[in-house]
Amino acid sequence: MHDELLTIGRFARLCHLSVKQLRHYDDMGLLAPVRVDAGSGYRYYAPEQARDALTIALLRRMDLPLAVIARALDAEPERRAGILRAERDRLAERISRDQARLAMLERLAEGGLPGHEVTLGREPDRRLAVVRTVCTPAETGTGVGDCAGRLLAALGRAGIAWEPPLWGLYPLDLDERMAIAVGAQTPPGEGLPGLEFAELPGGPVAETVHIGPYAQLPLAYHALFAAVHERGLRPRAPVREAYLVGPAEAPPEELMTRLIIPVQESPA
Amino acid sequence: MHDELLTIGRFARLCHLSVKQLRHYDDMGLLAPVRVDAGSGYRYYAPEQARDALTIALLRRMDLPLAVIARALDAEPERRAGILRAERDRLAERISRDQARLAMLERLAEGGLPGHEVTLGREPDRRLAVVRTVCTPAETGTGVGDCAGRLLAALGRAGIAWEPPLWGLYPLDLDERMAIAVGAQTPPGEGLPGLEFAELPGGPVAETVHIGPYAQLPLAYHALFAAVHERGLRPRAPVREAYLVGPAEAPPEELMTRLIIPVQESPA
DNA sequence: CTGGACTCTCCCCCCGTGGGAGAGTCCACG
DNA sequence: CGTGGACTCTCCCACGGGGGGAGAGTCCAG
Repeated sequence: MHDELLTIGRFARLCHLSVKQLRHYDDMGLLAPVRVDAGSGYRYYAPEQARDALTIALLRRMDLPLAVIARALDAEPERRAGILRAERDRLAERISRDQARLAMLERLAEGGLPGHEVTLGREPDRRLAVVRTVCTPAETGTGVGDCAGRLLAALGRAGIAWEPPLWGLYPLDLDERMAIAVGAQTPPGEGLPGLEFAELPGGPVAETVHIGPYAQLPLAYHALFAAVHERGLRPRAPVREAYLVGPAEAPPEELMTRLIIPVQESPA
Repeated sequence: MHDELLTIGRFARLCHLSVKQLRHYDDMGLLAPVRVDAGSGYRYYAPEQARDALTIALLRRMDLPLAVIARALDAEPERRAGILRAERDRLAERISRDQARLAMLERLAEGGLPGHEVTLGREPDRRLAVVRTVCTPAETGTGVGDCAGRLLAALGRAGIAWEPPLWGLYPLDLDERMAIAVGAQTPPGEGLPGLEFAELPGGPVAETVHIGPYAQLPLAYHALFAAVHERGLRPRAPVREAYLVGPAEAPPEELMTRLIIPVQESPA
């Protein structure tokens, strides 16, 4: 073999890693030097270790966590490919999240929040046929789509006409287990099998209209909640969304959504 | 005014922040409660503070650092837009970096490293007309393009023909200040004004061919360096790249680059 | 043998947040 | 007027993936 061992500094330059990194990888058991001098504690690496070190450097440059790299190095080639695929998916998801953030930031940077004029008004009592589910904030998109599908299917089966728009009902607090609902107003007096009904009491509300993709709803809610709190009003659940122009009718940029927050009766 | 103050828990639910976060923002001076009870230390927030808290929550959700959020909250609206634009650019850059990583990870996950077969051989002596620069690893792309432009312009001015391919010369260690060079082989005996020459001594080399975008060169280098170290060879600077099919001739997916690492004379 | 380059361990720092311990406070209900 | 439970306080530790530096020890070439 090629027995000449390398000091940590030489090995670090060879593998494009820092001395600190190599020591860290040793401490955590990811890449131990072949020999550690008992007296001085000096670490000595073998040239054959360069392959692993280079692999670590490569995967770190792709931002894989060290724990994942450790698993990938130990695993058989097939399992390794699976691990890499999982990481790829994780990265792809992060990119799409970042792209949504970028779009919001773009909108914020250019001209603030145009169109988010908040108005105070009154809503009438409403009675909606609803379908409910529980989901996390991240799953809201699919959760609502799912509910809407089930609602329309149930209404269709029953042969009942409904009045647009579709409504969404949301809690005030975005917990991990959010109870949400999608509903539609139906002609009065109808009893529908297998459908719940929700009574929405009328009263004073604050509202605004959001135009754009649903991923940018937080911008509109920000303006809405800020206005509510500035007027000393207290929001009350459930928050209501009316899907004036929905995903079936227009591209994401042209979606139109009315956001309504019921507030406490005027505090005199 | 609306004088009723809110405890930290209530305020946290209102603004979609955690109690821990609010305490942290207080400690760091980002958002201090309007009143802190001298005896109990209880924090009390005014409803008017909800706007700032909501803004913080919104910007945090876009991953802005708290320090940046603090500057944005204090700044005038015009400066605020500037800050947001800067963050937008930062995020956009991160996305493009992540996309490059994703492409590499994709290639790694699917079938490992096809085509990176490393061969050992010998290179002849070469004499190149070169243009040099110093750049960071991240700027390599523009640095090389810049050098190539200046090189071709100088050769064109002098009316000298050159033999494809173009060459790139790189140090072994990727420091922050990397001295790189781009060169071309010219007919022998030519003296060119304003151009440096580099003598590339021949000898044993390890080489491979990379097909694909330059962003994925690290994959090929990984295979190359791993093979070199596994054979107990020592790489020597400068590393050479021959741009067989360059960006002017083909789309990124079809770029073809020969990577050559000179190694020490056979270790017996 | 000496000086300079290298290496060792150990500790603190970054960022933003979560978790938990142990103690104190507030408020609504009985 | 208690009391229990929900709330809050401060303080410390943890994460990940290192960087920076102090102070001491080691290696090797001249």
